[in-house]
Amino acid sequence: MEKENTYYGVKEIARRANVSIATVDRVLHNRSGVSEKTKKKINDIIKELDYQPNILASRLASKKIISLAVLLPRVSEETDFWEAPMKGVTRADSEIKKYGVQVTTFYFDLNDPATFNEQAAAILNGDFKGVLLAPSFIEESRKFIRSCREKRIPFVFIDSDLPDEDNLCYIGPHLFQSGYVGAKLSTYRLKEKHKVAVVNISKETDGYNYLQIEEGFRSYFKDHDLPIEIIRIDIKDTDSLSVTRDLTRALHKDDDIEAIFVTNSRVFSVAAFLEKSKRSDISLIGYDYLKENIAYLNTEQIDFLICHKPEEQGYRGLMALYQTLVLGAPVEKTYFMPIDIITKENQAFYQN
Amino acid sequence: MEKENTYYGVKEIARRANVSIATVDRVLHNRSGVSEKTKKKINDIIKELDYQPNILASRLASKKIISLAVLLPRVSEETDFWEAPMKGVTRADSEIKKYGVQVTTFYFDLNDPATFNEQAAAILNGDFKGVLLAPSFIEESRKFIRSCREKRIPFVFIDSDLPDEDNLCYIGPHLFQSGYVGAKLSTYRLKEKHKVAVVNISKETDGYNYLQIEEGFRSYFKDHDLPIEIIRIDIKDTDSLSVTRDLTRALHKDDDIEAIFVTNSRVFSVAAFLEKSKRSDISLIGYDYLKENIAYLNTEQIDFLICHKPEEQGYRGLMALYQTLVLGAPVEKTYFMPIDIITKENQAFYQN
DNA sequence: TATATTTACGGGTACGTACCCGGCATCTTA
DNA sequence: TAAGATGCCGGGTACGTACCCGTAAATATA
Repeated sequence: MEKENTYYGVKEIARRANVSIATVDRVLHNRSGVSEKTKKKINDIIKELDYQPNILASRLASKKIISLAVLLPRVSEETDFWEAPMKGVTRADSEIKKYGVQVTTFYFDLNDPATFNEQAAAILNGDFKGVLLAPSFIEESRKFIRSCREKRIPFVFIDSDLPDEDNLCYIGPHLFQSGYVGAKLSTYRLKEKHKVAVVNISKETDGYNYLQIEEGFRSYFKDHDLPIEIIRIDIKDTDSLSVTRDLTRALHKDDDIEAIFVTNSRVFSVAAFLEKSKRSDISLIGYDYLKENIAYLNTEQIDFLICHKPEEQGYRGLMALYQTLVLGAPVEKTYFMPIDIITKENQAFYQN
Repeated sequence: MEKENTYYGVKEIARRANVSIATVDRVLHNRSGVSEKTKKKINDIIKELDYQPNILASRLASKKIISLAVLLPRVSEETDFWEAPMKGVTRADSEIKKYGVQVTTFYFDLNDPATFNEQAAAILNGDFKGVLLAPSFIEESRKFIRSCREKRIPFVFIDSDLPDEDNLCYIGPHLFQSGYVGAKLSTYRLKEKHKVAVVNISKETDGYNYLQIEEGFRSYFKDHDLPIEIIRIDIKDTDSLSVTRDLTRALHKDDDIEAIFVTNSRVFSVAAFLEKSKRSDISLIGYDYLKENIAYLNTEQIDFLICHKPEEQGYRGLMALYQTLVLGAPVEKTYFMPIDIITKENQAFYQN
């Protein structure tokens, strides 16, 4: 059993062009030292044979290593959501490590924009050939990627987008549509059709992503002519006490809220509050496959979770950099993640 | 920038064992010609260094090719469901082709068990090192895999399982739980809580998979003490006329059916029937991300689709064979696919 | 015209593994 | 005891590409 010899390599190209392998190699990597005439001749043969380099041999022979930086929120006691993207990053790393890629991870604190700036500066100081980041802080991220662009370092966004920036690509949810799905799920147990609340628990309550999600959420009710009042609740401090305080006040003001849609993974803190308040009449929808959230899904305090495959985002994000920088292959400008619906019944088989 | 030298190769092993590279190689491929003593010494060093062979170099140096067979239903006019697993197979093929793997696909007709037997025989005649198949016909598959076992050819099931057989692995849904989710979704628009129908449109109406799904479906109602009558409707002939005839009869007999759960991808033919009969009062749940099904999802004739990532099944199935046969790495015995819920709202972003 | 510099290219080795071939002991057998 | 058989092992080349180094010819400079 012999391997088919359908592939032509540099050797065949060299033979046909009456030059040495080294010269063909120079043309392939457009290094200097080849006359225009031979260069053209070789390029023609390359095209004619539809030459595909053998990546195995190429990476084997090359000694170059490529350094990539990853800039993500640190896993905190408050939420371990970012564990998942990191898992994806690690998986990608171990796959491409043998191809000469080295990944360094930098963490920032979601409650402290200054840490983002610090880490971003560290990345700019290092000699990195590409960056993967979650642009959680809008302004800080804008500043950072401006520097990247100046240094010609390609960058990839995951989880949330920053519009109008010439990033390499965005890998994450279609935020508007995600809110739209959240709205539909919110109507699942709606009876009197009075009020629903959309809750944002985050330092950055007027960021681009949040606005997009809320817009999608509202659009669903508009599109279906549902005369429902939507209460917006912003909770700037993410600790459990603040959540309890703000929610108590909000539910006191509007006691006929029938459904709550939390725009991020902190839905478990709302679930905890509702449980303590013995409010099982309010349906609760939120985001992300976290241990805490799944627990409340199982006790039916949470009705649905929406999830955007965070692990795959990390994996694909790093792979996108690998593809452009190592393989020189083009990547899609935006890659929308599926909008997965998790219930008590199907959660056991969900792939984060 | 130099590649880190964290990896030890055969050279280092040879050096430490005071033998040549060739001898290490003999041990690695447990070929003959090495004394027990040196063999043990080398194996100890291999373990100590946690030696991982460089697949790049290995496949580059090897001239062997490995042939794999794929046995799947042909895409028919009736349903193009099997396009998706084939896409996954093709994707895996193109990824591993360069590692010296050759894939040959055999198709059978879902309406004719004889074609399965023919193709199975053809595979047994060829010199294949592994088989990926969908055991759609229970008895025929049993016979086929018995021969595979005798010839020591590993086989992988996708889409549906055959219990109690020592296959390499099963990649597909947890059928019982899938039916359970289907039941929950069936209650979405239930009002009077009278009757629901579970419809099986297939030549093989008493196969293992169908029974598992129905059991899961019934269990949901039992677990939640819902006093609902479940009507079972078997439709042996899959053409549109037969479906119409059988459904007309069934709905005439039980005119208070509120929800229909179709146990496979042929839910679109039920949707077509309901549309013609102007029965938008019946909620309809079925399987798989097909063009026809999505169309009815968009017109809201179908409420929910359940999907088990058919493309990934094909991809992973082939990769499982690749892993065992080429890389010699172990694979999970069963790999349950997620039970994805598709609605009109999230369908645009579904990854089959 | 003689010398220095640049241009254009080929030879050859390395990457880590697979595997052929040949050689040196040790062991059989007559 | 000599001839062959066998067990055990090392040398060396190949896989397809990357890239260093050397060199002859072409061109520039004196």
